[in-house]
Amino acid sequence: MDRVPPTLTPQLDVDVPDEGLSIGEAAAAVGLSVQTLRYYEREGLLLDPTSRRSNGHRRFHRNDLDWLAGLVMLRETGMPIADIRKVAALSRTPGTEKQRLEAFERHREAVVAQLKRTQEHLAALDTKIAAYRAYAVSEEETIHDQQPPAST
Amino acid sequence: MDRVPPTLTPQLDVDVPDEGLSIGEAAAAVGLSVQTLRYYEREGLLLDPTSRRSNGHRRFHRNDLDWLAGLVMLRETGMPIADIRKVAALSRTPGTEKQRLEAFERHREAVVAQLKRTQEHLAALDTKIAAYRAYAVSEEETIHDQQPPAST
DNA sequence: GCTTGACCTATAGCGCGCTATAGGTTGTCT
DNA sequence: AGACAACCTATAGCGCGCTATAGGTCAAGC
Repeated sequence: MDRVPPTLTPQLDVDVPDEGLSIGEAAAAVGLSVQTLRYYEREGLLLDPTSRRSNGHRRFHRNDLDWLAGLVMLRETGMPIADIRKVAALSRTPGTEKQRLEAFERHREAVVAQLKRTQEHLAALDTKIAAYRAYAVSEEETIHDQQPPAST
Repeated sequence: MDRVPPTLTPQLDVDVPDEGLSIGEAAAAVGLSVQTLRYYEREGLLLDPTSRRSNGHRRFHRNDLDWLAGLVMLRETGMPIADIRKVAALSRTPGTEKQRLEAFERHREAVVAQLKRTQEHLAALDTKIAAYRAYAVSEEETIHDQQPPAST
């Protein structure tokens, strides 16, 4: 009844004032450390050189934050820095939309495979846990007619 | 109709002859390199010292393979070597079943959280892909009434 | 006026998980 | 007999992704 329509882009609900966020605020918003954020910039993972205030301090605006959220998504799904650098380079170059799409599609396949693998592993883990729980119960009841689970 | 009942323990369908497998065969069976397998042994991740033939070559038996499968599962779901070492130590010590169970349960929670995070990331990735696809279509039709997706 | 804290650059260091190399033995095949 | 492949030990090295350190600027608050 009070279902909310699926959000279509935000993926980051932090409001960014017009003057932008400091690096500390931006880092906190996307879940990175300040040094990692600077490191990412040095590595060429940001879309364009971060804008600066007169004192040289970085300012992160809405679009920076959106890009960062995507960057974090790619990293946390296992895309290496080097690959993200390529994606960033493409994203700076007009007319490369198709290549970007292909890069994302390839990565998607990797993520799906990884998900599947992890789900299988989770099932195996659950089996193991179930065996130990069964043993724990038999112990409690001092039944002792059960061997401890095979240590596998 | 020809559904197979869910397998309850195997997780590794390779038949192990009585005389066991060589390290090369064992590594192939669980998807590790020979050196990684030796490395794991050195790091104390194996249940007990691998048995040897008269010539000093390692032999891996069924129970070794089962343990290895579990080890690979733990590694691939992100458990650090150091933690696996602790689990191995517990598994060598009788009466530690409860602690093992707790370790597995804790790890399970981590895996579930990780799965959830990855699924959210996948959704974000799909949104991005959808945007690029929509753009690709509009391009094809030479409609050109659409901006390329925001590079986020 | 002085301290504090957040920012800045540049560069060095590190933890993790392998991976590679050197040097050797053993067993099998031609 | 010689070559090869697979194994062995011991140890060094490396790629990745940060993380820490040194030394400095600047603005705000006491």
